[in-house]
Amino acid sequence: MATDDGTRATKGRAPHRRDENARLAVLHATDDLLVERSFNGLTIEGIAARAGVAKQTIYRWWPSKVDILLDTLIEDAGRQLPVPETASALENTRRYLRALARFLTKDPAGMVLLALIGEAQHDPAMAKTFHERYLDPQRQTEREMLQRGIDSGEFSPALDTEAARDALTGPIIYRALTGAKIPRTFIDTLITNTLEKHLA
Amino acid sequence: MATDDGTRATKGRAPHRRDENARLAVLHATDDLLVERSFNGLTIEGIAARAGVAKQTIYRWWPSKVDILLDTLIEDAGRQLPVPETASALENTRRYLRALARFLTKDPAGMVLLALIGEAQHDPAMAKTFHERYLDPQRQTEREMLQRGIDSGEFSPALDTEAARDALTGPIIYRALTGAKIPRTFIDTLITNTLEKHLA
Amino acid sequence: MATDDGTRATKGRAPHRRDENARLAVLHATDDLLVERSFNGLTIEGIAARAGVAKQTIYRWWPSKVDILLDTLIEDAGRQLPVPETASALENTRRYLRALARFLTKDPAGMVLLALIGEAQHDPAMAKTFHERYLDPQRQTEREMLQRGIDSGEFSPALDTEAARDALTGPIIYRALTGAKIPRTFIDTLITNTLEKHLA
Amino acid sequence: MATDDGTRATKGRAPHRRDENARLAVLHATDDLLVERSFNGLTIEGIAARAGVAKQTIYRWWPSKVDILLDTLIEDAGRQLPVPETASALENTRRYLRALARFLTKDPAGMVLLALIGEAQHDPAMAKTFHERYLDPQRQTEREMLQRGIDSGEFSPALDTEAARDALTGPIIYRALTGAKIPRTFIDTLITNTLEKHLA
DNA sequence: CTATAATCGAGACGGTACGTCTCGTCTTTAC
DNA sequence: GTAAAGACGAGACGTACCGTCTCGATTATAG
Repeated sequence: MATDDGTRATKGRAPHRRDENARLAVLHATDDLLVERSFNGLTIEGIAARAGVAKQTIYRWWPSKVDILLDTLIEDAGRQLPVPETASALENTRRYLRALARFLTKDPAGMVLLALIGEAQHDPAMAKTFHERYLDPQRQTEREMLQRGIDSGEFSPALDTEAARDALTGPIIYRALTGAKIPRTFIDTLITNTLEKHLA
Repeated sequence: MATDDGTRATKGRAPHRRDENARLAVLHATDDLLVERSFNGLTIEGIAARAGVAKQTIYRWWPSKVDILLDTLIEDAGRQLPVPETASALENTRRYLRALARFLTKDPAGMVLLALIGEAQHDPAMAKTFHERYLDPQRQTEREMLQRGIDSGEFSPALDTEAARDALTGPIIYRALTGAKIPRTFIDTLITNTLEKHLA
Repeated sequence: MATDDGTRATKGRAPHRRDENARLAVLHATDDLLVERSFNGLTIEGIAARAGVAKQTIYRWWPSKVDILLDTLIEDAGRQLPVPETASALENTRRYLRALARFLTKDPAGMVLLALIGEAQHDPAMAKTFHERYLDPQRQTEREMLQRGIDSGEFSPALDTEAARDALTGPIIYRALTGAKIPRTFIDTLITNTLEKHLA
Repeated sequence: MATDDGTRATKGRAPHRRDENARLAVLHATDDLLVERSFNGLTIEGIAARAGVAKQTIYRWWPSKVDILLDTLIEDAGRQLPVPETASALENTRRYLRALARFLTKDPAGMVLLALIGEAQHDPAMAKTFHERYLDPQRQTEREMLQRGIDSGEFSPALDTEAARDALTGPIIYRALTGAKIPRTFIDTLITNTLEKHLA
């Protein structure tokens, strides 16, 4: 509300260019339909109808339905999945993994992430975009989270952050992909096994 | 019961004569096309054309392309991914995880598994079948591998086989899903971290 | 009745070759289905199912569904549509045309004839067979009916039997084809207009 | 109303823009293919391919191939088969019947009419549409042609126009349906027999 | 009194066309 | 120059029948 964030929020009516209302209607319709009908039931025509928007308006701004989902994911993940920086590295990691588990199993945006991981298996070109726009930056963020622990002396420099990141997030994401529960103790055990020997 | 030769099945009365050549042609064509064109480029019409088979012949025996892939996966995974039983439980596990990594990154059938995990994110009904026909039995097999270590006294009874299985396979599968390398040291570290404290 | 007509009539049980029960079951099933579902709804598979007969058994004896219909038509038309020979040529003609109108509008076999006339418009090869096996002999029979009137002196030798035949049967068949009623007076007027000036 | 240029149609409000080129391409392709391959060899896929049009474009505007043929028939019959009004009623009738015979035996659109009469025998629902859209109006037009002769005093009021129409057109159409020749003398005889006694 | 040969029910098979769905492009009209 | 509307070419979907082809099993004659 306060300082008007870049896009200008179309107060009253759009000035002349891209219709912000249409953009939001598309993103919300996509989210809703993904939850209701799953990825395979999600079609551009369905999104257009639900959003009350012409198909061409979607194609003007997004190359495919995957790109719409990527946009919602990046917006939502940035908001729902920040890396905590307030406590110790160990505790930050624990909090982050718990948030990740919650995000994947409870948040509709988590379903978007799972769907995109799925689609990456089906389309190599899409996989490339997905890596560039989401997976690689996300991985980098997570490695930095661990790296900060090394830098502060909390973790041993011998810790392989790349390997540790996958040892920690891999089981959580795999459980989400297979619809399995992810209890706190499961996360705690992962952290203990992966990080305890590197604690100073 | 007694002399039961190879084919079995047709005891007493012919099950009305499915063409084994057609069945194999479809499975092989599907495998080939998945590698060549990816899951999204895989069509029933394409499979039929490549296999030299009528579309209806496919629909007669498989409800969808996913079911064809499941059949090839189950056949190939059974062959390529046996649980070793010759060495210690620890060593068997190591060998199994290495075979899994190789299967996922090198074997065409590993690509089938990744594609099916992907599709399970897009279609809940398919996910159910996939769990029943592949994931659940596979998970059970893997848990039994660890359980035999407990039974023989090699692992502590405190080992949670369900959690350990996911801590071991989760990172490997996640790396395969994201196209990352899976070096031996990565696997060895997983095993060490997950199992060492439960070694007798 | 008397001297056993060639086929031998399968008393008790077929002697060795063609199964007369199957033949009749096919003919009856075809007739029934034509009435129930119309020509376009008539399929070899449907006939086989209704007759309780294998598809191959039909193909063994008839090249197509049209040939089955031709068989039933020839059998039924011969029975239902004899040329009367008992009265004067004029009266015989009147009776024949009335029987023709009744056959076409009331008898299921009349529907077979209309269907075959229809199919002849759709398939030139079929039209040829149809002419050879039904239309030409039938036309010949009808011309002979008129010719007998000339021979006996009842009609003038100037009567063009070919043209008269079509002037008489054409309107009746056309009305049947268009589902129109064919009252007696319509037939009587046709006869009067076509034949009266050639009456001796 | 005033300056109305060639295309007209879109007055006031666009009827939402059907592609006239596509429409004509379909009608012509259908005509051509009917002549080349007969009704049974005519397929929607074949028409689409020949017309260079997507199958869906055909289905958007026509429910079936029969409806395409009806459209071509109505357009062509209106053009090729006008009721002459310049001479006496008797002469107009003669000219009309000659044009009808020529239309049925020489004009490709005549083949369309024969095919549709044929198809009406195979499909009751189609027969209904065919009557409503072509046969009934056509019959009405032909009766009016005769009625004008009565009105002008050329024909006796006792003339049954319905019966006379069928007595005249029935034999011509029947001959066309059976592939027979239709010489002028045949038509002249029909006219003489049917109408002479009603001439004033 | 076998065997041989043809028929029969059953139904899988390679095909073709069906009518539907959704894609991504395009064109028109209105604001 | 963006937007709603929607026709268009393209092509895969899953279904219905086509006509051909085994596969046992049945059964009357011919050896």
